[in-house]
Amino acid sequence: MKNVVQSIKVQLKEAAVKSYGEQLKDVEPVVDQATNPTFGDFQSNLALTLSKQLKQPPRAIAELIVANFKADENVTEQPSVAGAGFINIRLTREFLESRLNEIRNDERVGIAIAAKPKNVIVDMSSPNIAKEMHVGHLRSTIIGDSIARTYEFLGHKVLKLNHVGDWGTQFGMLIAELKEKFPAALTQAEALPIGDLVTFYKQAKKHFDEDEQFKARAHQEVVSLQSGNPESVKAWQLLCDQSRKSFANIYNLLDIQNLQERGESFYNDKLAQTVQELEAAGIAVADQGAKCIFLDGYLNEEGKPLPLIVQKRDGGFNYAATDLASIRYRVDKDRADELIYVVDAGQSLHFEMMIKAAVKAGWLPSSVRAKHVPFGLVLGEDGKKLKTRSGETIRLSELLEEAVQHAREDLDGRMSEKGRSESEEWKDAVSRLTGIAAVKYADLSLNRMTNYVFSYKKMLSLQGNTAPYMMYAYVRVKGISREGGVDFQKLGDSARVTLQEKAEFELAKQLLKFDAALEVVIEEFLPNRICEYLFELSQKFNQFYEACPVLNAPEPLRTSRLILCDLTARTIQAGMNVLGITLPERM
RNA sequence: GCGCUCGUAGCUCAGUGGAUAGAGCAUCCGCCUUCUAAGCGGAGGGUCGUUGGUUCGAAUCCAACCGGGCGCGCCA
Repeated sequence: MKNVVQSIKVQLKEAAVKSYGEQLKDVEPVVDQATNPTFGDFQSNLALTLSKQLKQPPRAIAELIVANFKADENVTEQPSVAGAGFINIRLTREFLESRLNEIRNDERVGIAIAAKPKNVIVDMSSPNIAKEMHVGHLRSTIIGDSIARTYEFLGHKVLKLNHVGDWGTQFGMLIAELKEKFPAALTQAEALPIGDLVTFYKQAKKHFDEDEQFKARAHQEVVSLQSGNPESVKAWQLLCDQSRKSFANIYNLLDIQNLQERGESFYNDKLAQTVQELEAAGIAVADQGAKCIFLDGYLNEEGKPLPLIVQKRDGGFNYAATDLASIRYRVDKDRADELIYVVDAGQSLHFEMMIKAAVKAGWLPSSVRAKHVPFGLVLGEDGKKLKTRSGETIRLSELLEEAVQHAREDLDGRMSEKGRSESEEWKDAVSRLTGIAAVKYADLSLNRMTNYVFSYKKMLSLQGNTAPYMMYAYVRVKGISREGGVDFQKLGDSARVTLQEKAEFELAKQLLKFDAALEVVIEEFLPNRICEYLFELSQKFNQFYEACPVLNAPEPLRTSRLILCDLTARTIQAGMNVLGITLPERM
């Protein structure tokens, strides 16, 4: 429908110029979805915006523009003027029908592939080695994956990077603890006898906080690791491998594919040079022993300039250095056109400064779009932030299992209610899909900026605007094809959509709005707009389903409705796929 | 103190310059001999935090204030 809006804009502009001459040759008419379907399909406020400039009442302007509007009669009807001077435009039935007939055999349900594919990097998930992944990582993973999938669907080339916390001072502590408690692991390799890395982390931390000698050994280990001592490196690798296994388990459950690990350690050998160059260019300066970048307008609590520290007083590099090195690498080596960081909103200031610093250093050309995509906090039922270290962390694997369990109970309940019976295998598969989908959808359907109140009850609810609602609309279509023995791919070349009932028109129009919903995701990074779109589509389908019998309809209406069903199912599938959600054929 | 962010129906939230502010949940009423009722139809429910300003027009933009959250030099 993007093209339609575009051509209406052009037509409006031509009509405006014809009405008022060359003074309007630069107007950019705004055309929006009609706010109320009774007005039509699109509306323009062009006349209202021109009122001042032309010194005429908006209604008069609107009427003249409409009189000079040359409608493409295959697409829109002649516009009308309403209210204060709105120009209302209605699509013709012929257009809707022909557009649907055009896309009905299109695997991409009418969504064009980007003319100029971009290299897009999505920085997402980023858990820390030896720590439990928490709900914040879940958000980053789900939102990042959805953004990545949307870009991919639109034909862009996406590199999903997992910037895992696999480097830094905490490793000294961990390695020292490992050497002390499990020295055998260093020589015999293979299995590391720590089942639970998180408990191990806590022990090490406790040891570190309470034992001064241990603390000293831990610091020694950091130096040793960073200088490449083989034994320390080996210990580090053991820890990382152990962690990767638990991450992989989560990613597997969540169906996260092609997430490439490129952790902080990857940039280790690039940090010194990065800082040197910043210093040489006069961008980083020494301050209180540390090397800092000062940017205009950033002040600390005392009102003094706030630095972005790239090298600590003790000579160690911190994450600003790593992030700057990573920008360079992504721009120069990966040839990225877009850098997207899906990281919680608490780091907004860091990303703001970091991106500005990169621009200042000339490492981020204006042709590259670098965006922090922040999201709100995950709160407990008490409304307070769920923290990683203090208090009990909710294990993601348990969370996901619980979601699946809940979906299973719901399914069993419906089975016995309806007297249905299905194999264990089938019930397992469906409840797994449903449970995971419910968790993902609960997260994606919210505007990412709002704080997320973590609640099993809400997250796992299968009522309302949830993944199962979309699944249900989808399986209803599949049910029709099963029941009627219909193969949607074999409806024949002469099969045509013809629209009659109101519900059919509503559904048809909604089907054609998919492109606009996808567009928002890559412009504003708001996957919830896809959810909103899919929810409306499913609602309109359910209304159609109630109002319009399909299998018992006379031909050619039957075939026409079958096409609408098929297009709906495939659009829901494409949309859910972009959200990272897989659909069952029956439920 | 400064910065960012949020404040919309009982609850959870959409909506960021347009016409009468929308969903879901919850509450109440109706619809299964017809393609899966995880559905559909209907009802009630709002000073869009407050006050000013800009505009033909503001939930939306600006300012001030109130309230919640987060961040603000050597963790990441």
